[in-house]
Amino acid sequence: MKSRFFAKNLMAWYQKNKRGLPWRDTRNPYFIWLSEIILQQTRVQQGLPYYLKFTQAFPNIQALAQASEHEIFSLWQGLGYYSRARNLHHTAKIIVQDHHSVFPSTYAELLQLKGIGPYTAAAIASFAFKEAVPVVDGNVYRVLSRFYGDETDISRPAARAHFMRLAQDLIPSDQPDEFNQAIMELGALVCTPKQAQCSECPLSIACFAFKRDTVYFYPIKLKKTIKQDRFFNYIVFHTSKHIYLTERKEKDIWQNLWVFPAIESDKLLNETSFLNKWKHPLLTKLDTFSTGWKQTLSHRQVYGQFGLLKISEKDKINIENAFPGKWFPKMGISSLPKPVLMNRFLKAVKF
DNA sequence: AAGACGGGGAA
DNA sequence: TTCCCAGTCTT
Repeated sequence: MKSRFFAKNLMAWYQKNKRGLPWRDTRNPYFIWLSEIILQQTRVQQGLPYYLKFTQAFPNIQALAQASEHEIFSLWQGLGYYSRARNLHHTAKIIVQDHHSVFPSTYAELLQLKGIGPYTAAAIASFAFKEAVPVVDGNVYRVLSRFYGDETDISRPAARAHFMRLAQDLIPSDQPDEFNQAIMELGALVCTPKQAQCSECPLSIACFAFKRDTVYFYPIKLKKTIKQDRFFNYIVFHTSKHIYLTERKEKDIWQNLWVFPAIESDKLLNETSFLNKWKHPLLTKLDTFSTGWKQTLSHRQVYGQFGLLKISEKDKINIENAFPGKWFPKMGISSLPKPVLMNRFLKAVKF
């Protein structure tokens, strides 16, 4: 039977080739949850240091629930998808308050929690509680679409349910945790997006795509996301000791992160049009106009331009009255959660 | 069903 | 450059 071959060969390969990762040494649902949230749309190598920081700072769910939002965002700084940090905190508090600090233990219950979708619910349910529910992530799309020659378009939301059914037929009920770990590990190490290592693959002799030499063709993904440009015109007010930052509150990119006061424009501006755009009596000239800062995101091309202006101590109050924000000691802003674009600029600029 | 949401590594 | 990563939420 095909499912027997698949699970048997896959798991034997996994036992020999798995990486040693800290969240695999535990069945504590809190640690597993933490790792899964951190690893959403994030490579293991990038997420690992964050996992270590978080488990050290918050060794249990009570500690995480009691932490301040600011504390959590500071540690999350640089990882991206910041709503994950917000949901993490929210869900920690829910579990402590409404579930007596006991982690929900079934797929269905886990799915109710903020920040836990079908993938993460399946991961926690299987890894921590051995529930036989398959994980479906980018790795699983790849492995199964190649193995079966399945041309389902993975850019469609319905694809997830389809691959979940396929995996449900393969997952052994006695070792769902090992199976789920193994299929993702195979996707990460062997059945990779490009240049798959089919010679190392324990499934290749039965793999539809391998046998036809069409591995490159899978998975099918039709929708292409177009990148839109965004132009941020930042004004950097600073004194000898302080710098002026504001928190982004709007429901948009970088929510709850700290930035310089900004005006957005629909195109790149030169210094004159920059000042014109701001059109503010306190802004008639700049000390420096710093251009050419660019950050590429999956769905956005972000351009940053920075106008620097030194302010005297007595004028600080005027800035506070005219622009939303707060003064911070220049030395004290490293722990403040900021977009990577800000941090790169701050690292390079000489005040 | 489609779009929004970050940042980094690999090719 | 482009692709995509242990995806989820909102509209």
